[in-house]
Amino acid sequence: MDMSRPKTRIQKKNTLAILEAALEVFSQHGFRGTTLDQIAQAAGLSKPNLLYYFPSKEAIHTALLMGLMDTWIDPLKEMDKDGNPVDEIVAYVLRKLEMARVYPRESRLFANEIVQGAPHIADQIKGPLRNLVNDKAELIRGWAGDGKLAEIDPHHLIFSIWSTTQHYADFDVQVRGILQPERDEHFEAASAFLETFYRRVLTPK
Amino acid sequence: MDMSRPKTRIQKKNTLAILEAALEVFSQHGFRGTTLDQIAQAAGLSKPNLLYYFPSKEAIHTALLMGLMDTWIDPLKEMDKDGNPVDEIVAYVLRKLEMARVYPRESRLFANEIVQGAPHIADQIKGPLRNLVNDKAELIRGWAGDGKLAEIDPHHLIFSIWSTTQHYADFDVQVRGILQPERDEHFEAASAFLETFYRRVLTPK
DNA sequence: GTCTATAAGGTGATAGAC
DNA sequence: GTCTATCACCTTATAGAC
Repeated sequence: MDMSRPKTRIQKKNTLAILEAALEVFSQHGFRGTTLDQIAQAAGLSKPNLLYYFPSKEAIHTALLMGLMDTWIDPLKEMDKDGNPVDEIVAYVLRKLEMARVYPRESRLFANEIVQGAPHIADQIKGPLRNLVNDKAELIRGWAGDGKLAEIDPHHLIFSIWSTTQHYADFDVQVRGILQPERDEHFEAASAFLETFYRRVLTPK
Repeated sequence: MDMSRPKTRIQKKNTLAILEAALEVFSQHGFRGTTLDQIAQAAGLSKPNLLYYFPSKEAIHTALLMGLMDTWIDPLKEMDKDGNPVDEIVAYVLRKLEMARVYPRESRLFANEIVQGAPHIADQIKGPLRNLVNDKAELIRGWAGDGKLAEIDPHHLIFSIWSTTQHYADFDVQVRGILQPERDEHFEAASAFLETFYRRVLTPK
């Protein structure tokens, strides 16, 4: 029988606790700024025990990034070629903003990684992500060609959607420092803003 | 005579070399990911010599951030109330994109700082930056009220400009990983894209 | 002003008892 | 599976010669 992944209940529970704790700490302090002590404490385990479940600090970090990668790009996959073009893209914008609201730690984890040169996920970017974006870009180009969408560069449109939505998670302190009111009010206002914004840009004349 | 800031020629030269080296390293690896050895080597000095000019690693980092803060928000200051509203804002977008192209290290330095909670510049954000943004938001609100600009939330408009332009510096590896061609071609394409994009959003019906 | 040497403390990872 | 103890290394910062 395969002993390489025994996975008792307690192992599953601890593995999940470690990943949850690591997400919390890595997303706040980056890879180098995070210590195993911090993760261990947040997970309620001792440091050696942590390293019983993962062979190294880097292994925890990589497991996190890889495990979240799919979740992170799922909203783009859902863009439907059979839907109304403007509505499909606006819905994507709102899904992405919702991700930033509900999963700000995940957003910051990726932000930290990419700002510092994406050392661990360069292959994912140049492979699967690139292919997905190219597919959707082709779809958008087709919509624009059919006159169902304003003429627009699809790749840079997607970049603009990523940046405007993730901004509310990644630069949260700055947004709050300037706007002052409570957190979720920003997201309500951002939601209304971005919907109007993209509808105006995308609706053909 | 004041000995607190002697500033011989050699001191000025070395201080500048340190700040230049620190910008290079901090912007790539973040505060905790950077070592004094790396900065010293990049600056062509020994590590103790580094600490002869600055009392600590943190002092170098803070000096960098503070020294660049003004440069970083200057483009917004130049937005002119007497100009044509749409042109003024589009010109601001292009100035900001140009900053990202020419000063990507500065952009990433601030990105690292803010993603991790802006521990060193929270006061600058809540003070001078907030005031400047509020002033310009008032200006934009006035333009929209006069019908010279489409109705739009000024604060979120400014956030969208920051995020879409800085994206090309901060997430450069991702942009390049997806688009492939050479660096400056991205900026040319981004420039054309963002100009059309914002003109479409801002022009009143 | 600049260097070598080193102190002082933190950090990732391992050993080995239980 | 989990713990205590500890190693080996790295990193910031200082001491003191030149």
